[in-house]
Amino acid sequence: MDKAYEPHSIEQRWYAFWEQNGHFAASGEGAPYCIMIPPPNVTGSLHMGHAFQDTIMDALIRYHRMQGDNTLWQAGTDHAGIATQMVVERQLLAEGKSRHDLGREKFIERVWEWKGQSGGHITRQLRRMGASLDWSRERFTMDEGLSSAVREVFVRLHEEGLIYRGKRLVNWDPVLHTAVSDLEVISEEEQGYLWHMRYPLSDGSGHLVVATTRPETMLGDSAVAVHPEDERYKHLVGRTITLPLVGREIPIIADDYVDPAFGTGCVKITPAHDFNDYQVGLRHDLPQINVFTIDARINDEAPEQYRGLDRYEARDEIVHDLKELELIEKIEDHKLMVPRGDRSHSVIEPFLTDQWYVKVAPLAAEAIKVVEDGRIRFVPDNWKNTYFDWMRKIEDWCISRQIWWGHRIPAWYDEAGNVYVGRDEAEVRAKHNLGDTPLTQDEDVLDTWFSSALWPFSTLGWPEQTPELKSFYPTSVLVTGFDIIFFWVARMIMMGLKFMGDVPFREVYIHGLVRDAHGQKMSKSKGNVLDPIDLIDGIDLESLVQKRTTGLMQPEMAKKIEKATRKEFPDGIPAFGTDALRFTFAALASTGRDINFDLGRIEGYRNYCNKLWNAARYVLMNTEGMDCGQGGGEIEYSLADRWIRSRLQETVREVNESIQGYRFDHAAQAIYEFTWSEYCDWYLELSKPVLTGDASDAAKRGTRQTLVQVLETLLRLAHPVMPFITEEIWQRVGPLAGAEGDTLMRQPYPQANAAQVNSAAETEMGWVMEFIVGVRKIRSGMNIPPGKPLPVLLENHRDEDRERLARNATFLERLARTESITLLAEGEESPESATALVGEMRLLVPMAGLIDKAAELARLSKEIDKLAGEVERGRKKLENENFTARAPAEVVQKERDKLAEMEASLNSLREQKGKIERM
RNA sequence: GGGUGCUUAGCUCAGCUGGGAGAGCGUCGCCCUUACAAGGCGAGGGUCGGGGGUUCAAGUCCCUCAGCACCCACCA
Repeated sequence: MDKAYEPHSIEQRWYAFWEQNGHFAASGEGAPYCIMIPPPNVTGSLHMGHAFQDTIMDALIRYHRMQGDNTLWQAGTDHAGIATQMVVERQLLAEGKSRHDLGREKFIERVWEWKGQSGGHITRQLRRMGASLDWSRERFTMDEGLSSAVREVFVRLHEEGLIYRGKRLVNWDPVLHTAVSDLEVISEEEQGYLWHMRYPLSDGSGHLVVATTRPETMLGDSAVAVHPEDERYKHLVGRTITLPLVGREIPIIADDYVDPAFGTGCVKITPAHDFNDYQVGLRHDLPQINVFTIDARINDEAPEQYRGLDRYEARDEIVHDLKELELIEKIEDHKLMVPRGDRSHSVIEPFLTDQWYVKVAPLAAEAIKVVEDGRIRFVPDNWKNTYFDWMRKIEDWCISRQIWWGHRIPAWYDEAGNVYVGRDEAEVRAKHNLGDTPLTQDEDVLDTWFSSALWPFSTLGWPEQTPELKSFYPTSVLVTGFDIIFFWVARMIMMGLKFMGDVPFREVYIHGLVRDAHGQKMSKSKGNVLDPIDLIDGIDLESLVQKRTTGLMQPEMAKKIEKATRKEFPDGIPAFGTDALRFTFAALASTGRDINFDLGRIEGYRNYCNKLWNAARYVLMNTEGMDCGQGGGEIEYSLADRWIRSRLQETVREVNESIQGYRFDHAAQAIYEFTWSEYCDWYLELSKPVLTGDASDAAKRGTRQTLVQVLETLLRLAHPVMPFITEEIWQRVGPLAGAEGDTLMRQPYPQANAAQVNSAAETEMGWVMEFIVGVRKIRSGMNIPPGKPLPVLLENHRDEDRERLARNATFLERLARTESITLLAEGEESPESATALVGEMRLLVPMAGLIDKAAELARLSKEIDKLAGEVERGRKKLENENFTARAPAEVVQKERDKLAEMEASLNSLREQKGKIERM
């Protein structure tokens, strides 16, 4: 093995090996365990959120696979309608063309081309992450099978009346020229104005003042509303005003919707351009007057002078014209929520169009029930409240999009405009006896999330009743971010229940967002994005700056971003390797919280990989080609052997428990702690005196066997989190430990074995450690070089201490670097010494020539003060009768034991201090 | 306007059903001891956001205030 850990040289080799040997496929044996990958955009690339999420899923999948479950991680990608179409349109724009120049068919061809060209990118990146997805089953939301599932669901829902077409007010994106769902609209507070406009009464007897944030919509006003109880206006209800600039006579109506306290208490009602007004309009049977084109320009319904103007130009004109007519009473500053499209970021316009809808209420009712009764469990649990809140007030889902890339709606129209829904045109003709009547298919496509909602069963072959569907549905757990609970999770639950009659997954693990080191959201515009692949492979500063400053929406930010980047990464980013990255994600993955990704953390875990690597080198150095007890032969285990085996069991138990509870941070912590602080810091050191000393063959065999077996178990234990380094090492360590098979990823996952827990060994080892640490502290406190052997005297020892000393002398001599260890008889004079306690035994290092008396006194005083404080606290507690009477007996007893122990130590230290002072 | 989460060492965070404040990184000191300087050994550092309550006992439970973050919502 190389002296230093080089992730680059091992990772891709092992991935290829696993994939080529079919190790990612479900075994077909054992209890089914299945995770559906949230399909990434087919033409996208991997970001930190993916990397985090995929690490968690892969850890779960590898864990269950090793547990012997029939494990499937379903691979696939999403066509991402609007997002992908936008990318291709941007490419066309660069060629000076629009999609309309190409026409629908050519444009779609072009998107498929782009998919073919870039579609493998993200799946290659997933491979770099070590994700053990079953690629042989990879699906795409627009492949033939999934498309037919989409049509099937559409037709069946339509037959049941759960899909309908209707003219309604929708969220319209005037840049993308498509409707979007409520969820795709992001409202942000922006500074605006409140215009107070005078609307003259038709009879010339005066005017009303209406307040609005959108004066241009007045062209479509069809009423003015006041509150029915509003004394100021009650008498005007039923009369009319004449709409300025337009001349239309419109009624004054009374409606509860109006808040008399806001503005003037009079509201202009524009049913075709405002969601509230739309409802008011329905209640009062008002005309819906649409004054916009699909570009949000003024259409021909409006007076001639405004036609063709953009909505904001029209606003200026109208305000100007009203001012001329002295119809603007005042203009106030006003903060308002502006709705913007999440993709185009353009201001969304409520717009009257024909669209397709899913009637969700009946589906939602079932979907609420399964979470209420625990058939689906959210982790962490509190996310179910978010889910309920949304589901209980859910509105119908607008599923049609006026774009080209996606599943075309399976509906056809005859020349009279009648609509027929069916799986294909032939079916429609046959079913409705249409003969040769010319039919045209609906131009719209479905919302991308419509096909995503079917993902848990469509990927398994539905509507065919496949064996996969039978084995793996319902799937085990869904791992996803909170941001798509509504978009995706809720809809999968509804569709799964509807078409499979069962939940799509039993648990939903919701993870947090990956932020930068300072808790800022990563975004291109902030220039703080980290690319997981750069963390794996490393990137030099110039390339990183280049990457962060090209393609910015606001190029003026480039300077600032460059400066910040140069400051934060003066040497670029070193290559940390996939395992370190994965370990970092696992270690940061505490209960659903956002995680701040700190380079210090990944560096620490890269160091951990190196530590493991070197530990393995040491083990191999001392075991390869040697007798590790594989062939039988007498075996004797040292205290250290028994101790590390015992500690390993505790670690195994903890890791299993943690993974089962989705506490990857605890699992990572336990693995890290065991490897570094126990196996490396203590056990490997303790193995040295056995292996290099004059221990018996049986003892050497015992230690070699323990070195190898514990390491092999540790590799299996850590494999789900760090698959590459563990596989690389296991290939050499596995055989020494008697393991069979060509890969670690198919080995059994360690299970805790209570029989190997050895509390006697742990206690005695505790004594040994106390002894060694005691000497080290004296050494460090007195500035004695680590290499200098020290004489040690022991005072106030009991039988047990003497026995332990005899059994473990070689360990103590080596690790404490003693020159000699001498037992002092009771009452025997001891020289001036520095002291440490091992239980009640005093460990003395004579000062002669070594130790500064003042320093030792200071050291003792400090320790005495600390201990005295604790003793005082313990005493007070025990003197409190309320405590002794009311606290559980065991707690009180524990407190008493503790106090006694501390008092003994305190006395011992004081005695020693006195002795030194007297000398 | 509703709702959720967070506030613990200089930084990033653990701390499960209430019973002796922890880790990593950073800092300081001593060491190139033949697995590892991406390392070893040791040290320092916190009135657990403020206030109140329950309890023998509160970082942990309850109330309240403050700050931060996010989600939802039709006040023109």
